[in-house]
Amino acid sequence: MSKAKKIEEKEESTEEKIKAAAKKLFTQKGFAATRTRDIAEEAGINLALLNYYFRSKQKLYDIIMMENFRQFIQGISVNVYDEKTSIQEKIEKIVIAYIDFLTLNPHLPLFILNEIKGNPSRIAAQVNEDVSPMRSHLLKQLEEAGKAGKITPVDPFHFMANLVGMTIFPFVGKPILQRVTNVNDEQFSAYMQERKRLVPIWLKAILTTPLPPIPGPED
Amino acid sequence: MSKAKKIEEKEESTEEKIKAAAKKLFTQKGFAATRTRDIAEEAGINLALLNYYFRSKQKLYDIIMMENFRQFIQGISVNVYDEKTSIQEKIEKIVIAYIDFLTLNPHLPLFILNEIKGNPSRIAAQVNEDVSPMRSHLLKQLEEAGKAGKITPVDPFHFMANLVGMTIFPFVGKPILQRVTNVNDEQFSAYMQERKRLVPIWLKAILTTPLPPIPGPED
DNA sequence: AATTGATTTAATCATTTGATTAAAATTTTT
DNA sequence: AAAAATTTTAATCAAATGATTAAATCAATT
Repeated sequence: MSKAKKIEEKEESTEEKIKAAAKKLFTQKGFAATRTRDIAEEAGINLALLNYYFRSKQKLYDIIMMENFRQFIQGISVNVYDEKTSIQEKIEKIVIAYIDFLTLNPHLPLFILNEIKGNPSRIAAQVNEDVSPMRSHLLKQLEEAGKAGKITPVDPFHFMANLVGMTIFPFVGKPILQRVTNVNDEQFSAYMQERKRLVPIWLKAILTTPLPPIPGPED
Repeated sequence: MSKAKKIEEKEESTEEKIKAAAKKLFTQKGFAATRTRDIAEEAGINLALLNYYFRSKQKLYDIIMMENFRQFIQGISVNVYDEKTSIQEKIEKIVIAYIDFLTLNPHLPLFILNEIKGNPSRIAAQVNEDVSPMRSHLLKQLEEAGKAGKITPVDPFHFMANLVGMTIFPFVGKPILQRVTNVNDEQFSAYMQERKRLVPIWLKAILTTPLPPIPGPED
């Protein structure tokens, strides 16, 4: 029966069980607040096994962290370089990709933000490797459209801040947002689905709204 | 000399020194990653003093947390109830208040978000005590303006998500945003100052852009 | 100056926690 | 089936850490 079980149930390897448990706990509670014993228990294995497979808590964390980060950044890097799509199409794809991804991994963004704050240099290499948005096709398009008078010229900083702020922030601020707007989990998900359609519309509105001149010093 | 020093230099009390050190470290590194010994060292006092004044790490943390949270939420609660100002004025005031406040306390939002995730129930009471935005004057105004056809009707959830996302998120995502847009600290601050003017304009654009009808199931 | 109360320190405790070790159990290979 | 390699466990170690204690110092009051 044990052999049959091995073959039929196709139980995931111990290493994978540990990684899954570690991902869950690290992502939820952060490095310092996660105990190796908790990971072991969550994975249904002995504490020593964790160190047998991964040498140390830190090494295990590093692995999880990098996998998380890669996944997170891929959402943007795939679309931002595509030379065949229009500005509007790119925005739509990015927003949809992020909302879908974060609906499945709601704890990720806060985890990433914490990790980056605690260790900016380690992330640096990874970002530069995966995406250099400043040289992306999307930003070139925006610059050209701005010069051609087709949209209101925008600084890349503001554009990114708006795109990411409207798309990712609701997941980061979910608990506050829910309480403040009196919305339950189900409703929250529904709203986020709506935002797939709305955020691109709003970003377009922003890009086509003329900016009033800055008021001068005279009254 | 010791008496003169006491009077002239007006050295802050030990209790205040501990609280200041605790606020700095807790806000920067979170509860679990902060050692009571580090707080003591940062405050220039002995470890035992910390427990003498505050009984325990947890008690000290609770105090800091609540003070932080109150400060954070005040930025919105003051303006959101004002019955004399227009929608546009309220938005402008809220955005300016938050950007000014977070420029001085850049670590706060991430700290708050972490704390809320880790302990939603404790925050609940505080939120309900300080603000119930759902009954705020601002949302009433938005609802009325929507019915009167003066703006595109918006759901409070989306409005809050956009306002907060565009205003607070840049501070939370500062490290990522800076790296991705290749912006240094000084430039970042300048951009955030710009956003005091821009975000209200953009929010207005969002509120006045008609939403295209949802495409039906037919092709 | 002496007494009293508040503040501060050094030393120590007890628990938690990451990590290791040696042995047992299991699986794979011969 | 025996031997070898791999995987798993129980027990234990050492360091870190939150907390306590008893004594020393300082400040205020008499």
